[in-house]
Amino acid sequence: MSQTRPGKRERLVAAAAEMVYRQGVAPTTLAHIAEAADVPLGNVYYYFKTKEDIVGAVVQARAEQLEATLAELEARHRTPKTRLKALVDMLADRADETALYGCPYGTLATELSKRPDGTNPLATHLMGLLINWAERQFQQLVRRDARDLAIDLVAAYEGAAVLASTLAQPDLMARHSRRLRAWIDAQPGRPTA
Amino acid sequence: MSQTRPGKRERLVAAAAEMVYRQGVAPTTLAHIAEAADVPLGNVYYYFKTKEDIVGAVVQARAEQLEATLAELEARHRTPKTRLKALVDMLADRADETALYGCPYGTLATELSKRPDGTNPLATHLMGLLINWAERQFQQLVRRDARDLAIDLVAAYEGAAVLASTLAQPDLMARHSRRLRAWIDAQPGRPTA
DNA sequence: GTCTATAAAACGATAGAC
DNA sequence: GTCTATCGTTTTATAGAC
Repeated sequence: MSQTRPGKRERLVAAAAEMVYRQGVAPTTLAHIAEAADVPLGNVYYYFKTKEDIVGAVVQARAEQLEATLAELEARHRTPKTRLKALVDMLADRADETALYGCPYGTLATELSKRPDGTNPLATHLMGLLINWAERQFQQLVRRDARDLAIDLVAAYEGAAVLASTLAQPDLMARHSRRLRAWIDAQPGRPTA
Repeated sequence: MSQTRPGKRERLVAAAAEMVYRQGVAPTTLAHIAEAADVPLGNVYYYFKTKEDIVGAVVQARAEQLEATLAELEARHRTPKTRLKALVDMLADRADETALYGCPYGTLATELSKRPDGTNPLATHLMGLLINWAERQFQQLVRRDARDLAIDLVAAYEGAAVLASTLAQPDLMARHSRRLRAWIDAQPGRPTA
């Protein structure tokens, strides 16, 4: 049996996700996706009825990837603060890519929320994953304003990503991650773990 | 003489700017722009050679509008802190639109910086206007880290705008603007004015 | 399930009359 | 300067052979 590489559907979604991240939804054509995934153009329609279906699959893939990442952070670190700092570190590790294409979730969600159709729930869901996870961490610090703190944290990261990509300055992410780490450390509240 | 409404070029740029803000660059077609500006499609090419030229004009228009706004803020308020707070208030006043379409500068700059061509300088210029203006205000507070403070301020706003539009929550802007006002007030440094 | 060929539509851009 | 008609391309999507 030959080396089994990922199925075509998976290859298509992976290629689409990467291209959507780098150039945005609209400029990404089915032909380019098919070529990058090494799948004939006509065959794409066996797996996805329309382009919008592919975009939906891309969003879902990003969401699942984010969920998996957050779950792993939660398993690997035992206190809310170390988890939150690990998240910040992880995002800062992608500084170079972020300076080129922005936050993979933020830029996608921003584009989705500009759509006329009701694709917006997808955007809300995507950012909700990140915010809700952070909120749970702050709740474990017994903070009553956990939701607001979570939103502050995610907003700070998204803002840094916007500026890093707009100004093409990767180091901006490093400076902001230090700031966020210090902010997390300075948070009052006793861990319940 | 009949009521003179704005020239066709101005109408085209204004219509393009609005549509680009609401749906993004790529999905905005020349036909839609022409229709919204009440100009026949073929006539568009008398004023702009290519679609990219229109996008360039849109960015320039946004930049000029922002420069005018900042200049007015500077004229109307006499201390750096009141100017910065007036900026924050101004941005917060657009909360409803921001929750629908994001920051007019941030979303445009984000889209531009994803382009393959070197359209990126336009994005840098646009965000640079805001950052440089804020930096000058912090410099007047005799802060040596004026640049970093300016970036922090703008990043906080952009992050809030991303979340407000993604989650479709206008009130998120109000909360963040209060936070930013308090942060500005708490800044040390004596005004030189 | 797979792939080629092609239809159908949308879009950027131009020609040329007025 | 203005506008209609239309070209040429790109892109989404389908038909139909294998």
